[in-house]
Amino acid sequence: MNVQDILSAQVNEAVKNIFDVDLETVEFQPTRKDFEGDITLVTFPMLRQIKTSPVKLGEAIGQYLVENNKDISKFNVVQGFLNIVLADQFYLDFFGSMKDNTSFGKTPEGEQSIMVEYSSPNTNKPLHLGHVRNNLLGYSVAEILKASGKKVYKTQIINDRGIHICKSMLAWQRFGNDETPETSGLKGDKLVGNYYVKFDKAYKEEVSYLLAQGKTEEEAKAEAPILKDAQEMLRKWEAGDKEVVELWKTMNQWVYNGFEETYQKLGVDFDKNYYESDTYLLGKNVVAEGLEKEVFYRKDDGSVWIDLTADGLDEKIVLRSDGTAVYMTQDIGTAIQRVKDFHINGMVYTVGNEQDYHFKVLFLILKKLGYDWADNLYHLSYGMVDLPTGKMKSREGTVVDADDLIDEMNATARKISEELGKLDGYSAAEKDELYHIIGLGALKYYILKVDPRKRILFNPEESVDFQGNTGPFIQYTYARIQSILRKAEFDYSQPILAYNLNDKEKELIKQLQLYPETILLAAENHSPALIANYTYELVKVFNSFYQNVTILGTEDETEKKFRVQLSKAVGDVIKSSFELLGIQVPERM
RNA sequence: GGUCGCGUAGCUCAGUUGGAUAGAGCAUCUGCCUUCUAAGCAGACGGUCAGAGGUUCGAAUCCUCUCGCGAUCACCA
Repeated sequence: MNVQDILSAQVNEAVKNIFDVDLETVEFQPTRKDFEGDITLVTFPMLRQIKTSPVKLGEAIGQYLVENNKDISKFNVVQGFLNIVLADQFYLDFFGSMKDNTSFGKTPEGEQSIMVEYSSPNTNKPLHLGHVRNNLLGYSVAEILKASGKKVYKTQIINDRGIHICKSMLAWQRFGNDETPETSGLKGDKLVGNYYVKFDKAYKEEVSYLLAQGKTEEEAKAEAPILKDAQEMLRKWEAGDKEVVELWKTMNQWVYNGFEETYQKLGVDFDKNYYESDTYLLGKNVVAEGLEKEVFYRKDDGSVWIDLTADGLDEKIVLRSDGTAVYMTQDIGTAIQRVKDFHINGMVYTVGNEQDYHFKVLFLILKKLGYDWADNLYHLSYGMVDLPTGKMKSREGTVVDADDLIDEMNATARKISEELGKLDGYSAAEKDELYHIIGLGALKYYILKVDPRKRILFNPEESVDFQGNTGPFIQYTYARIQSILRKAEFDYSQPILAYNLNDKEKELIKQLQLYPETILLAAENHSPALIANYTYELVKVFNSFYQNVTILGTEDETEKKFRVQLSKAVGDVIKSSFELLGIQVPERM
């Protein structure tokens, strides 16, 4: 039971005793900085039930609380706000209970299990900044859900089939001269991506040739021979043509190797990969079931639809007239398959907001089909990452490549670190590792601190900041704390039972208290941004403490021990919260 | 056109049960390295919370309308 619940009960009691009224609501909020107090009772809403002035009511309740609760040392009333001051002992007790708790803030794993899907790339081109946002969000939300007591499985569905990969394959056959990642020294995904661009170039040339021949644009685009060949290749693939399937396997493997390298650099991972080549036929039997249950209906041409106009949506196709599956069919089938595979009660889909409509429809269909877990599906919908020049487009080469971006961040971290020159005694390898931690920390924090729903405008010219509300700022604070702990060569483990807290210390403990509820809130909202902002607040308060209060230099032994303990606890929470964001923290920087 | 999302300081963003004088960082300007790491601290400057109505003791927050930006409404995925 937290303070608020206890106080709430006591306020009810007070009002019952003094005014003989049963309160409907008791509202608290943190006390504003300009007033003395820790927690504030808002008395306005009570005035509906109690006919008196807000000030008199506040005074009466305050008086009662001070007399009946040992944790409350004093109070003051400003207008309708009863500011309550909690005793130092209350904070010391809390601090004593959390300081050595290595899983402070986290909820033990319970019954609920959930699958988080993220990344889900196509295999015809390398990962770019948009995927980076997706990966960071998905990974972090998975970690946050774990910390809130869920069993979590991370997955990606790899879009390994379709016309797009055939385009790369065809271009490689035509123009590749048997180039491989080994012979070219190129990362596999980059190599395959190059051929996707080459296909597009050749295709455009053919289209303009056909246009010059007098074809309409529509005709030219549909009739370009190279496109026809790619479509033919897809047909062969679907028919299981040996040669095509071999090439497909080879080139996809190059891409997977390349992706794996990028994932490793990014520090994300998956418990299970689903491949579209395995799942694209799933869902057709569900369509048959849905037809029986009359959730779906068949049109004259044989195509199958669902009518969602009563739900404010449109009619949506779930099976083509030729009996083949569409995107929706596949997603229905895959969802059901995953529940079978992992016995999960819910799923989170990390997919851009351009697919809001698709997921709204998908979830609704699954609900109409009668799956009880359909209520626990969540589309983690995030805004696009745009460049100052507009949208990123792979085919036009206006993308920020994930690998390049990571390298640039590392280089910036290196440059700043070298200028500051604080790393005496570190080997070259240790330094490189540190630059990666800092560079990636800057990038991850930059992306995760903003509300997922918002679009991000990324300007490659202006590099990501390393000062202020940034990853490195928080990492730096962590490193400072570790430096103090290294220097504190005495036993500071004994709990401090009595101590007079100063303002900075008290503020720090208050901020530590917020960590558990912040995790729960972040999990509920699927928002790493809440964790990022919480950590930033904590770090700001600590830096103010650090700069204004002597820690190791103080004479008083109790004071010294307490301050070291407090610093350590803050460091532990920084590390813990940054783990939820997938960001590492350095011992020095 | 229908639907969904967004609009807060010059820029990037917080502001989640409606609460007190709307907060940070960057940028600009002042101070602070002889004491635990200055990627820091202390401070100044900066606001029509897109606009207009409404609900309420009280609205950046809830409702309605308007404007702006984006997405989406494919037998593509």
